[in-house]
Amino acid sequence: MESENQRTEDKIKQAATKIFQSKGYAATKTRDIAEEAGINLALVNYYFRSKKKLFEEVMLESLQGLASAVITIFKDESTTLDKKVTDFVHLYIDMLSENENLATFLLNSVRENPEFFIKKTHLLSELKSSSFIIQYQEAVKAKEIPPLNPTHFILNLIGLTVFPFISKPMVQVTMGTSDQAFQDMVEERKRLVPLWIKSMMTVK
Amino acid sequence: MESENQRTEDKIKQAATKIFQSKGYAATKTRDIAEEAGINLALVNYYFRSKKKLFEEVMLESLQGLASAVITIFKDESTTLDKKVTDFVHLYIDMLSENENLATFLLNSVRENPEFFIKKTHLLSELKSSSFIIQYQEAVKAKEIPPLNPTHFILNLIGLTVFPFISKPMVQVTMGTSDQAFQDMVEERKRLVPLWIKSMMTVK
DNA sequence: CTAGAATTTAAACAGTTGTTTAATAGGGTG
DNA sequence: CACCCTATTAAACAACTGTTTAAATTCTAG
Repeated sequence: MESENQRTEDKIKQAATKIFQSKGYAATKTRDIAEEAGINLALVNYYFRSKKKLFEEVMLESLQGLASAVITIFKDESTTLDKKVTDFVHLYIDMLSENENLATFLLNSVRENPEFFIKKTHLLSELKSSSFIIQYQEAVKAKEIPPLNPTHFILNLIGLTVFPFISKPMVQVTMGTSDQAFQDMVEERKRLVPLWIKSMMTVK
Repeated sequence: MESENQRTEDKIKQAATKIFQSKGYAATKTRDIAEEAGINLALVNYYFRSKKKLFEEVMLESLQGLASAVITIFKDESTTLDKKVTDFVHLYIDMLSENENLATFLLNSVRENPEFFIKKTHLLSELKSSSFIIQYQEAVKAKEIPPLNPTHFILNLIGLTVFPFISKPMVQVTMGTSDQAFQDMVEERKRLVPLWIKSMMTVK
């Protein structure tokens, strides 16, 4: 039976995604996944062979979601560098607001399995030849922005956008910020981060 | 026996710190700690009662190291706001360069045990009354900087400083950066982050 | 309708893990 | 030396965990 089959497999992957993202690989038990999915324990191995393979599928799909979005934006040859920055900030803040553990999950997953990601992702080559990098290099050449290592620029853009989500628990513990106040704050950053990035580009 | 006793207890805590910081709580086995410390497995429970209690001690000491440093800098009434920013950036880049898992470990620990940190730390009250916050508020009042939620300012300062370390594995996977190139890059940020922060303060 | 394949289930298995136990060794004190 | 308290050890324990098995159920095709 096709759709029932797919339904079970999907239920498992959905449950696994939720639990892996919130607790990480080691703290997640196959029995937790089975219970969350509402299926028999053995079906996890029936459909995905092992906990590790299931985790790798979840990792890759989670990365795909964020990476394909950024690649689309960065490759677009019809937009300016400024527009790409604004698009990136808006998209990432929206995506991370809907799934607050996603950034932390991916950073931890890469840290724990760097070799796996090196094999499975071609982000490097995708980005190096992207319109984004070319426009950045041209702006440097035209002396519109200082000749810094572009890694700084990318780290600043991603860091200013993503770091609030990674540090949300720390912010809430140390500053007593409510969920609503946090969300208001990151929404405000949709406007601010592009302005900040622009003003930072005057520094050499 | 005093010093031998202390030596064993310290060996365990050192080993536990190393392993907890690199692999996290769930992935760390008490047997790993015992082996790394070169002591009998039972001594872990003899000195620290449980894996969880040992972890909590390691967490608190790790946090203490970073937090006490920042509190000292932020409370200093003899320094300007600019100087506090520079001091913070230099100190954190130095500390995180020496222990690259520290930031990730603490952020994950707080995420997994927010209640524990709420009970155990008084960072909030320490910071709210600090010279740092007062100087920031006075600069806002004097219209030297725009009247933004100070959380933005703190997130930007910490984010620009700490995010490279959190994302180091991701950077190395996607951009193929070597350890040396990474270290050169963060060293360069000691100079750049304070400049960037200053230029961002002109944005309203 | 029925045989065969796919799916689901309860149970078991083997290895791991945190913790405890009971015995032993060691070292300072009276 | 004899005593006692502390430290250390090997072994065991019970619970947990990922995975497999074999039987039962459900579905599909002929």
